[in-house]
Amino acid sequence: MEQSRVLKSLSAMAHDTRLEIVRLLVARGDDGLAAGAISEALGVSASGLSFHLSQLEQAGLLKSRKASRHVIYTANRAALGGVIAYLLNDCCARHPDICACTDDINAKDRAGVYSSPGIAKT
Amino acid sequence: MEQSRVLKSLSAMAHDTRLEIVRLLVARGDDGLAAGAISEALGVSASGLSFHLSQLEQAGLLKSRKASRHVIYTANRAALGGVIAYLLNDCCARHPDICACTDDINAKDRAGVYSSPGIAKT
DNA sequence: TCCATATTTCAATTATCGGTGAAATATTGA
DNA sequence: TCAATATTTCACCGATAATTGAAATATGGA
Repeated sequence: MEQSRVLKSLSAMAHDTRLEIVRLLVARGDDGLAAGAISEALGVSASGLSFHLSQLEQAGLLKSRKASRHVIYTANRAALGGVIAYLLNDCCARHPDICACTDDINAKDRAGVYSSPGIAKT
Repeated sequence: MEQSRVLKSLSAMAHDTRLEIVRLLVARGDDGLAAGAISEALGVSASGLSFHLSQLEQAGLLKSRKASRHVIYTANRAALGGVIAYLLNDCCARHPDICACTDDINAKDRAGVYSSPGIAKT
């Protein structure tokens, strides 16, 4: 992934509401969630949410599809993985002390806010 | 790592010059680099660089130490690793298709701009 | 001490971002 | 078609971020 795209993705994720959107949609898997449901889940106005969704979609982190009168958003996991891989490989020069990726070193901080229906939890 | 700190870090990294600073300093390892040398390497003004360095330092991504009349900046690899771990574990809910961390999947895109004196390349 | 070097701070300007509410654009069902 | 629902677009405004150049601070060497 080229740096300009990584920068767009980092800018998109560097916002409270938008990072929550990503968290929520990753948890939902390919089922995704309609804009209205996201709006309700996160307590943000429809127009405000639309702005943030478009930022994330323009960065390539989300995909959307229409289903009847709803617009279903899903996380683009490949893009998210690309950003993380960039940070690990390109930015961090593969320093082993940075790459703590297989160990769940943040488990103690995690609250587990979102449920993940249809997605197996290890 | 708590989300507010992750957000600060993402904001700090979501800028062309600042991401370059991080890349450069990670490559330099614990030797780090003086502000003037960074300024010259990246072609940014001293005052502009100072602004960006302070953003990164406030986010916890850099450390600095004084050495004679120089100020040496180094990357805080633990903080960087914390951000990556957050994205992998908390944000991405450990979806295995996101976690491509051990494979160097971006190798083909990487230019290898910076040298890493004193740091073994695997 | 005096000067050159290294870095930061400050003030001013411009650009971009984020929030709000009204209006516009679909889409469905009665 | 009409009304209700779902979402986006738009214009506006205030807040924050980035850039620039000048001035201030600190350090080391002649």
